[in-house]
Amino acid sequence: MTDTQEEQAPAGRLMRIQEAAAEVGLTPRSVRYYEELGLLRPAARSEGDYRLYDDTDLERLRFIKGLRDDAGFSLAEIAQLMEDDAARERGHAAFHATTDPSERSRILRDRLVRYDHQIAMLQTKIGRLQAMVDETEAKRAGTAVKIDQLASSER
Amino acid sequence: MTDTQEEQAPAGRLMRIQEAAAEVGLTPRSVRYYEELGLLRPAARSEGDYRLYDDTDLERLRFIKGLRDDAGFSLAEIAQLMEDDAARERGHAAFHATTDPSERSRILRDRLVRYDHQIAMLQTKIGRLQAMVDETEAKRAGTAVKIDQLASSER
DNA sequence: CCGTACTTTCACGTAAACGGCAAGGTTGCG
DNA sequence: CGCAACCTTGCCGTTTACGTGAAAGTACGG
Repeated sequence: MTDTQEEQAPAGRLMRIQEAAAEVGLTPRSVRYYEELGLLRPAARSEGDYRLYDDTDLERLRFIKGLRDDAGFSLAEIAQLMEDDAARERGHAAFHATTDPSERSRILRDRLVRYDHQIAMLQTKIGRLQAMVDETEAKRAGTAVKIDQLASSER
Repeated sequence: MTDTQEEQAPAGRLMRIQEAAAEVGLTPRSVRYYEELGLLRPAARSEGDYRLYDDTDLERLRFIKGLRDDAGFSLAEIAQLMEDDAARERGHAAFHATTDPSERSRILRDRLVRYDHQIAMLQTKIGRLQAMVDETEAKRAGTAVKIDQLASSER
């Protein structure tokens, strides 16, 4: 074990926008739009200026799509969560730029904080949804009681 | 106990659109728009055709707002969930229109099914969010491990 | 090296979800 | 009954999140 193995996914292979978009269930247009909003930057550009995406880009796109579709966050809100993550990218480079352990430690701890922040936002959302479920279950229970009352008055 | 007490909230008092909207944290414009989309119909209209809302309308508006803000459903999706609920309104009238217990029972059972449907949709959403939390926690854990590795190589 | 498929940027178009204004009617306190 | 405050129905404007070309460049199998 010579390295703490940052970069365990060494980019894999690079793909162009259509393939990348299809892979995560988006359109090329959306992917470009997300880039325009600063949600992600493709890993590289080809000689002829084609956008090239790697595995971590796909992961990121999937996460964005999840936040949009599942969590219902606006792209602006996602940008907030990702601004954090953009710092992570810079942190990634910074991690390799230094060999100072205390510096590396600081970078990793920052990353932890950002993950915690994302988790907290998601759980807040889950909490509100759970409250709605509880509320609906309460109404359901009320209706169930009425059915019972009806059944017993029936008898 | 002479009645199974449907209508435990006997409309309370009626309010006009501004008060009603403010009560649930919406604008009058939004409330009218929701009506236009068929999400709700005010309990009554005044002599001069003013919209008048009662307590159940407020409850409904709050639920709609929750689905929109918390769950992130589109108004079209909410309309789907509420089409169910529109039938509930009709069922409410039908409940009072009949005294046939089997008929009343059927109406109440339908209502139960609709609540179950709403609960299921919310829980599906919760499940997806939880998956994202799990995923993020996994990444968090990976970072935590790196921090430990760094700390031990430090020593 | 040629054609076809993919890509680039730029720009205009669109559906959803309202905001805001106009022109006129309604409420209700004084 | 007078008038300020609220309401009504249009109707056009705006933001978000893309769709849809247009014009031009790039990639690459035959």
